[in-house]
Amino acid sequence: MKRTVPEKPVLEGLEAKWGERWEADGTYRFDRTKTRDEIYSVDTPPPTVSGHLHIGHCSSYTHTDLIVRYQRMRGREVFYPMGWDDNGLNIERRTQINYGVICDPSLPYDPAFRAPEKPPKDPIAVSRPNFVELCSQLTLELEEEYRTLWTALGLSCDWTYLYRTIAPDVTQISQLAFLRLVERGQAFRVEAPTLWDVDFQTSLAQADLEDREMPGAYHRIRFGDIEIDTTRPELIPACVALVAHPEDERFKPRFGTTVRSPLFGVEVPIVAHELADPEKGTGIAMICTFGDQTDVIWWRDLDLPVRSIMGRDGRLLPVEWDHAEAQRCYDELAGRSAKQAQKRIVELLRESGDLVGEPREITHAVKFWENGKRPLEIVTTRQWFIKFPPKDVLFERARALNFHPEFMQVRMENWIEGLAGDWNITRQRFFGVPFPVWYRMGPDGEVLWDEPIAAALDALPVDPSTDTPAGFTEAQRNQPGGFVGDPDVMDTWATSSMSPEYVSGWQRDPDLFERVFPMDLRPQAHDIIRTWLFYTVVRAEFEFGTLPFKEVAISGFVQDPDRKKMSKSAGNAEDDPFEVIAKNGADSLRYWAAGARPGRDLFVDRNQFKIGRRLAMKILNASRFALSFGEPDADATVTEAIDQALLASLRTTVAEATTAFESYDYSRARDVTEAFFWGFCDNYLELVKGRAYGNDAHSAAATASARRTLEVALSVQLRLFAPSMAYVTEEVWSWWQEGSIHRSSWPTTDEIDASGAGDDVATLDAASEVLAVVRRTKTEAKVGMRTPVARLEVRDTAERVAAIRMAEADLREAGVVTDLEIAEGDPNITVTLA
RNA sequence: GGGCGUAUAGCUCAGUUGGUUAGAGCGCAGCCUUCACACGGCUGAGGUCACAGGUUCGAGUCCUGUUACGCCCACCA
Repeated sequence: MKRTVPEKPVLEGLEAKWGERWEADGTYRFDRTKTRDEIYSVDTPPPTVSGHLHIGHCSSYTHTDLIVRYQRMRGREVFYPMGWDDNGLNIERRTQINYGVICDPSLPYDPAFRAPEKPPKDPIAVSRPNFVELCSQLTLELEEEYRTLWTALGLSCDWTYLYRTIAPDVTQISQLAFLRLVERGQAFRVEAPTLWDVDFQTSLAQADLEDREMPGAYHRIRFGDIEIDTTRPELIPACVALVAHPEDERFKPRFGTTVRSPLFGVEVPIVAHELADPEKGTGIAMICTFGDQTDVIWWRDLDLPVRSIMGRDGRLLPVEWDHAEAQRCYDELAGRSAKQAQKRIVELLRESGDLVGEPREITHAVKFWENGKRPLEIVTTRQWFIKFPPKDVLFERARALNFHPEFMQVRMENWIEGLAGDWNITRQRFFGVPFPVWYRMGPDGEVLWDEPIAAALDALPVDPSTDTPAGFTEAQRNQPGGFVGDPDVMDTWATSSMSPEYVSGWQRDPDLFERVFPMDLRPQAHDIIRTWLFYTVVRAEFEFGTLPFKEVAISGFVQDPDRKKMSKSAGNAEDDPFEVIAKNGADSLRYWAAGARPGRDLFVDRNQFKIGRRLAMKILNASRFALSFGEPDADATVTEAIDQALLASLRTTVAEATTAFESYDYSRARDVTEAFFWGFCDNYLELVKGRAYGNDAHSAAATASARRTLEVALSVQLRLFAPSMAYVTEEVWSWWQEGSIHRSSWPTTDEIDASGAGDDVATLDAASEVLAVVRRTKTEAKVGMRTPVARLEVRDTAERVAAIRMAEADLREAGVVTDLEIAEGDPNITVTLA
């Protein structure tokens, strides 16, 4: 191919130019005629569509793209779809604000409803289907921006496989998988103590929780002659027993007896359980229904009754007591929040003399929903649960996954160890995948929650709030003898845990499924090992008894330059990804991202953007230079020792970069490539430029050798850089090669051997060192590098002398040396300037 | 309470199974308008490898302990 090298290459505009070309040429289009062993499939994490993408997103998605581009060049046909995760609370919040609406599920669907231009002061109540429509509309707008950024960043996904978690086909798969679990008894609906957020009034799963250090206080309370410590005295009316360790001598005689609770006079048994810690508090604790998860365990194990006082809104429920004194006390608490009730009951206890001493302030960890404002409560509700496979099976699966980096695996094992109970997949929200289920209504209008009517599999997806179950008419909705729709939606993870099945075409495109599943790679961040990764493994176990993917590449977080954890919405305007790309080019952003070692956190570093930009410029200029000497003749071979040495060094670099990429260490691959490249520019190019020009001092064969070497070295280096510097390498490739560099083959050591590489690098190293001394002398003399050297004397060992002599002509020209003498002797270099 | 990770130059980090005098980039200082690149290039200064022991001919690297920071998990009365 004829070389067309621009006079003044620039970075500006490369993103637009190549973005369009790649899309038009289908460069990253998946070829689905390939078979499973030829394919590399990626279970891309669909970013949550909730606002703006910040530079942290760019980092982790670039990491995946680096691996993907390497695999593609290695000859694998890459299946790399992109998706948007639209489910969830974030988008509900934004919809409420953006359109000034609020969801009222009791309202009927209004097909004619349009959101007003400007959000009104008082939110308009709309039906769930209307609300979902608005959410969907908003996500479409946001997704446009997401796609624009991903394209500019140069993610090499195949956009024809784009999916949205709210779309009907994903909903269908989610509902189908759910009904299959129900059929096999792996999902079920049961009334049980459930983690509950009192502000959002939804139930939650264990994985949604986080600990927060909160101020609290120990209150010592008298139960007859026994004293207990509690941080939640307001739950005394919910107390059902006191518990101590079975071996605790202090309480052994009391097991089986009862005491009366203060204020309420309820007779509660004293029971034994090994979870009771003799070291904590007074050694004996009260069991309430329910104060925390330990209460649930005790209640279950010891078969205790329920005495429920906590309402779903976080306020104490009205309760009838069997005697007036208890009623009088409780009436002071009913209707109050937990916090207010605590304050009041402490006063009551003090008055009654049941409070021993004063409350002692402490700081302790309290369970919160990760998006919540108030501590969780545990209330008894009816929810859909998924039962987990046995832990030993889960451990086995976790250990069979290849984690990159490896140490992230223990996080999954830790999580499995700590699993308590089943997976609650029910959320009392609106924008999500509805349960494809209705319930019969009895003749008196009571809902028969234990008699679900499942949707027909071929009818999916369904929305039970608008669709009618088979055998009923819509007129029977909410009527005695009729039906009601399931009011809830699924946990967002219940849907996204089916991502490998969904993108692979499970139950939808058997041919595709055969080719890409189980998938090769799951890239994701470490914060969702306990959710997305874990749940995905669970779902594949249930459906197939296999892992959904082989490799898991964990990326770290991005933190602000001042080392604060980057918030989802914030971030300095200067670090806005669009700004960074506009200012420094997408390659500079990719370069920065490629510098993060797998699994480790990365800081936003504007300096790195500049360095990435400089590298991109250097690639343009050095390439232009290397291609400017003219093409080598067809029969030109690498004959000069220094050229052979360069290729020998390059061979090592190729081997290292390949090994690094094979173990998913894109940052090491980038580093060794970059290090080689700067040495190539600083030393090799300087040493051989005269010969490559074809100056008189050199033979035609020597010139041909240099030109051939430059061509080989450039081609190899561009391909090594291609995963990270996707745009600039493509630009240079187009000057002299056919097709996309991203569809070219990854360089191999065999390829370099075939081009005439030598066995050692001695000549290049020795010549570079001599040249460095010449430069230093000129610098110290404060003269330009073109200043001639009158005499250069090199004394070294026989071996080194031989090596340097091989590069004598190049050295003479690069150093502008008039008189060069190389001889054996004590190592020493003398430079005499003219 | 259990576990994982990190600690090397002012800053960000390399340092592969222990092997001469510890590396890079940024920043800093100085120099060079050099005919690929001033959106450059060259050169230089700069380190008690967190601390304390131990193994070894030899330790940034291996072992033990300590400290600090970050994170994960936990039944947190």
